[in-house]
Amino acid sequence: MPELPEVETVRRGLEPVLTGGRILSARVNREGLRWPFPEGMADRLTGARVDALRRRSKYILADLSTGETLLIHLGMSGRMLISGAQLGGFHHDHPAPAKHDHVVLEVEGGARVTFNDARRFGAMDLMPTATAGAHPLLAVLGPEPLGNAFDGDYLAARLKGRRTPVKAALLDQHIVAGLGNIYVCEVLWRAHIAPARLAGDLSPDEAAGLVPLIREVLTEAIDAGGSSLKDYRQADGELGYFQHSFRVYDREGQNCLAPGCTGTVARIVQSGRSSFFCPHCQG
DNA sequence: CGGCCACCCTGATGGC
DNA sequence: TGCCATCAGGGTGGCC
Repeated sequence: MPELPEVETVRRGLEPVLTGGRILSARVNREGLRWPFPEGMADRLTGARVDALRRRSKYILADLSTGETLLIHLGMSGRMLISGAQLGGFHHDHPAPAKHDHVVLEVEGGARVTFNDARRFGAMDLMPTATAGAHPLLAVLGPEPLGNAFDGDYLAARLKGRRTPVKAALLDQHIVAGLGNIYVCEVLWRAHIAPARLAGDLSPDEAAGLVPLIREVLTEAIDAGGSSLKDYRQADGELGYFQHSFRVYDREGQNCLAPGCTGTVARIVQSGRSSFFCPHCQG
């Protein structure tokens, strides 16, 4: 489920518990998720100190004192739970083991981090920190949407000539890394661009104009996630699934929220994914 | 290469 | 508290 803002919120929530702390033990309850876990993962994690927690696109990267980096991907249904620690002003007792608790880390200081993933589209891997960027999942990624390398000229150049719907192009992690179905819908709604328009048919200004809207949508969502970390909603110790109000996503049949627009939100399916948009104001 | 589609898996939801 | 169909926010592999 999580897109970039949710993953960033999980990363920020893990930071006070993990960064600088040592992993006392790792329990691995199955051989893998989407792919097999790396050989001897539990042993390679045990005793390691977490020196830094980073994020690249929708991946969390934990740099370890052993010289390895742990890559964590939440997939569609992956969740991170913290227990045995203070979070959002509450102390969270350890819960009973739950279905789909696949990896459990006991951290120095009494905290426990549990990776739960019902659909098992998530992943974990270990690689040398020095060459982490060369990991097959990371090497192919486009620029971070909030980074300096992502600007109007870049996006206009990448969309130029593409005979694919702009919706699919923005979901393409090679072009820009971290957007998912929800935030692409939100961005195109703010841009007044119909999701079915071909990427290559956008004017250079339209393409470049997507960049500040992408930054705006993601930044607002990250801020909402940051607020939720201090919130009672974190009382269950689960990170990243904060309340966020979408303007068009999942609002099929409801009034368009654009000022002065009298349209009704519609849903179409593109590449097997739902696209929500207003046929009236998204031309 | 570019662009679709099925597929990996389980759970939530809504109609009957 | 039944049964079935549908759908879900991600990403890969195969096919044309």
